[in-house]
Amino acid sequence: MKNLPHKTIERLSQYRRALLICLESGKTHIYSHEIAKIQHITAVQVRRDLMLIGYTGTLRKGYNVKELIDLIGEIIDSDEGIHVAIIGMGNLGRALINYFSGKRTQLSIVAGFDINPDKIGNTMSGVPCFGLDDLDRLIQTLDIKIGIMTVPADFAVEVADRLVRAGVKGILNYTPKPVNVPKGVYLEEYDMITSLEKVAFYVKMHNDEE
Amino acid sequence: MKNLPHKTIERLSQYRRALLICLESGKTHIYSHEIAKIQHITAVQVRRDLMLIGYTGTLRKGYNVKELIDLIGEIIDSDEGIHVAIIGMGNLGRALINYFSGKRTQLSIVAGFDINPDKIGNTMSGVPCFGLDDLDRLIQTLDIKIGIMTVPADFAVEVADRLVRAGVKGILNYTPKPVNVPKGVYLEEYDMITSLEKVAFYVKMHNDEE
DNA sequence: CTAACAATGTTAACTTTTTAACAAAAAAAC
DNA sequence: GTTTTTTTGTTAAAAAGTTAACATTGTTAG
Repeated sequence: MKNLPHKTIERLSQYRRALLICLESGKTHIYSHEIAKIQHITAVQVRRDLMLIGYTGTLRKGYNVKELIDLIGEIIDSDEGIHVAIIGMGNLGRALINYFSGKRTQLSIVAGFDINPDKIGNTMSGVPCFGLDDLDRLIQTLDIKIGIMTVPADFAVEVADRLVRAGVKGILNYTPKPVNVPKGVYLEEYDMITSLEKVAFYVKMHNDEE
Repeated sequence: MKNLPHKTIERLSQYRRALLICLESGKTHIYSHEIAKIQHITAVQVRRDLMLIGYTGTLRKGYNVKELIDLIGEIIDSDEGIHVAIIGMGNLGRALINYFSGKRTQLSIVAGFDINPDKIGNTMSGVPCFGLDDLDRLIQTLDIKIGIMTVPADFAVEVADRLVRAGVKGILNYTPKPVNVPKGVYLEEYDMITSLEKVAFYVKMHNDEE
C-alpha cells in the first residue's frame, strides 16, 4: 500500500471523518455518490480512491461503513499511537488543542510549549504547557514524533531547527514563514493569509466577469 | 490575466509576502532561485509563474522587488478594499484576527460574530464583536464580501447558508464540516485534522521504510 | 575582443490528478 | 424469466501542474 497519491491520503482522512458520523447515525452502508456529495467531489473519484486502497464494496449496496473506517485506519494510522506537541500556546495553539481533544486516540497531543511564564506549568484542555527551554529534552523523553508550530513568524526557523534536532519526524507549520527541514522529516505548511487572499482573488474575478 | 492556475495564485500570494520582507531589508532585486529557495520550490517554477503574469525581470539582475510586489497586487488585489467577517470568535477566530491585523489594507476584517453574550459588544484586537442575530443585517450594511467560518462544526451548515443568503461572495471554512454553496460563491475549505493525519501518515511511512 | 558565465523566458516533456467511458453483476420491475 | 435499473471496479482519456531543456543575452573575465 505504498504509493498512494497525496491527494488520496487527504481524502481518505476526510472520508473517515464523514463515515464516523454516518456510523453514529446508525447507517451501515453508504454509496460512493453519497460520500462524494458530502465532500464536494465526484463519485468516480471516491471509487477510484477506494480502488487504490483495495477496498471493494457490495454491488447495489455500497460500502460497509464500519469496514471502510477500519481499513482507512489500517492505512493511515500507525500501530502504536503517535505523540504530538504544539509549540506556541497562543490562540491558534489552543484552538488546535480543543479541536483535536478526544477526537482520535491514535494521535495524542501530549505537550504544549510557550515562552510565557504565566502559561508554563498550567494545563490547557488537558495538555500540560512547558517552557521552551525544556523542548529538546521533552521531545525525547515523551517520544514526540510530530511538532505543530503555532509560534509567531519570527520564531519559526529557530523552533523548526530545534524540533528537527530533537528528533521530530514531522512538522506541521502554521507560521506564515516557510522553514527548512532535512530529508527524512516530513514538512507540511499551511498559510492562512494565502487562503484568504485566494478567496479574495476569486471573489474579485467573479465580480469582474459581470 | 484570466486563467491563472489555482496553484499560481497561491504562490503569488506567498511570493509577495516574501518580497515584502525583502523590501523592508532594503533589497531592491531578487533572483528567481532566491525566491524559490524561500518557498521550497524550483527556480523554474518561479519563473514560469512570473511569465504567466507577464512580468519580465532583468537579465543577470533578477526581478525588481518593488515592481513585482506592485504587479502581484494588481493581479490579486481588488481596486477597492474587501470587507471580511469572522464568524466564531473563539480561539481560532481570534488567532486569525491577530494574524491579519494591520497586515494588508486591501483586506480588512470589519466584524466578528459570536453567540456568547460576554463577547458581544466588545472589541477584540480592533474588531467589534456582534451577535449572530445581526449577521444578515450587518453583512449587508457593512458590505461584507467574505466570511471566515470558525464556528463549531455543528453550526457550520447553518452559518454558511446564512452567509450566502446575506450576500457574501466568498467563504473560507475552517470547520471540519464541509458545506455547500451555490454557484457564484467561492468556497475554500481547510481542515486541520486532515493536515495532521497526513503528516502522521508520512511519518509512519518513512518509519516503515527503515 | 572574445569566450565563458549567469541569469531570464519559453517551449516541450513529463508527472500527477481528475474525469469519462464502459463492462459486469446484483436487484428490481414487469 | 427476461429486461431494466443501479451501482461497483477499472481502463483510458483529459486536464492540471511540474520539471527539464535550451535559446537568448547582458555581464564579467581573460
